[in-house]
Amino acid sequence: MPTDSRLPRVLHVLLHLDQIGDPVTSEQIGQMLATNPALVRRTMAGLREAGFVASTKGHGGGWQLLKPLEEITLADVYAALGSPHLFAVGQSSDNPACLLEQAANAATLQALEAARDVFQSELARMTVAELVKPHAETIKAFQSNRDR
Amino acid sequence: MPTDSRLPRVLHVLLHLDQIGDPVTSEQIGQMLATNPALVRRTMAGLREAGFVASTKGHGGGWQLLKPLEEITLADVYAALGSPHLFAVGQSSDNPACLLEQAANAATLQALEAARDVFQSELARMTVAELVKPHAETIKAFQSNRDR
DNA sequence: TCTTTTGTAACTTTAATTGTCACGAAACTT
DNA sequence: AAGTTTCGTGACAATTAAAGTTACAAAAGA
Repeated sequence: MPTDSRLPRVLHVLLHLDQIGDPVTSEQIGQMLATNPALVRRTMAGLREAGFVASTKGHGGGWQLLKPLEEITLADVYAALGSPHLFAVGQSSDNPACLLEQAANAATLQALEAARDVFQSELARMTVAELVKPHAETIKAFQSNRDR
Repeated sequence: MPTDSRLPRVLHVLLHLDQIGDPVTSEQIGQMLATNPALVRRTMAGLREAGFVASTKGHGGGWQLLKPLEEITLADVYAALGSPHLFAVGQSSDNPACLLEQAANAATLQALEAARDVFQSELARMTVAELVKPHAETIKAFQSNRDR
């Protein structure tokens, strides 16, 4: 299956929405993400349900930020996407009869759960607003260059 | 794609090989894993290259442990499988031009790398021999029941 | 020589996301 | 009121890597 790229994609979109302010159409977002409007709507639906963005129809409509990026953690975004399945690796089978297989599964699961916990807590440590901080200088340089 | 279950599967097999001692054919292992011999051979190939097991052809042949399970960590097994791709989640695209997309990708990657590091270190903390310890009583009870 | 067993190549199946198309519904414009 | 824009959603094909399957050559024991 194609790799699930919804998390970085919607983060990217949220940053643009914040920068633009005005409503942005799914068509425009589709160009940012190099994909088509229908996929954008599907992917953004969770963010709307979570109350992070609003979508309006008709002329001048599109997607808009409802909540400041300072108040949204990456974990919130991941949850809004429905907490997509994180791992390509999993157990051999559920409820195996063989005790040795149970032990092998349990050990695998333990490592996966530890990894998932760290993934989630890493996401929780950062708001979407903070996301650009490590890149702030590069972005500022680019913008002053552009505005010149 | 079907979930990658090679790690728990080969752990399961190593435990059986240790318990049995004699060579076990791919056919027999296939029955343990509810799959077919060709897949067993493909999956076990990495363990052979790593020197953990040996495979012998002809009558009485099959797969045998070469190294004590006390000397093989789960991380060693994972590496012997070729360190399969761990995540179903990934970045939006490699080398995006957009700086905001770069920032979104970097934040995602940071969380994924932290998770991968924990996964690997969890695997490194345990040998295959230790794997059964949490289940030792259940297994002992089953065996004495069986031998009675 | 015959049988067992591995090694490997080639191909199909599987699963979940991405990508695409279509069309109804809502909201703005004139 | 009519027309245009835009979202919402359903349906289906494309993608990708592992699992599953088949076939056969090669090695080794009987």
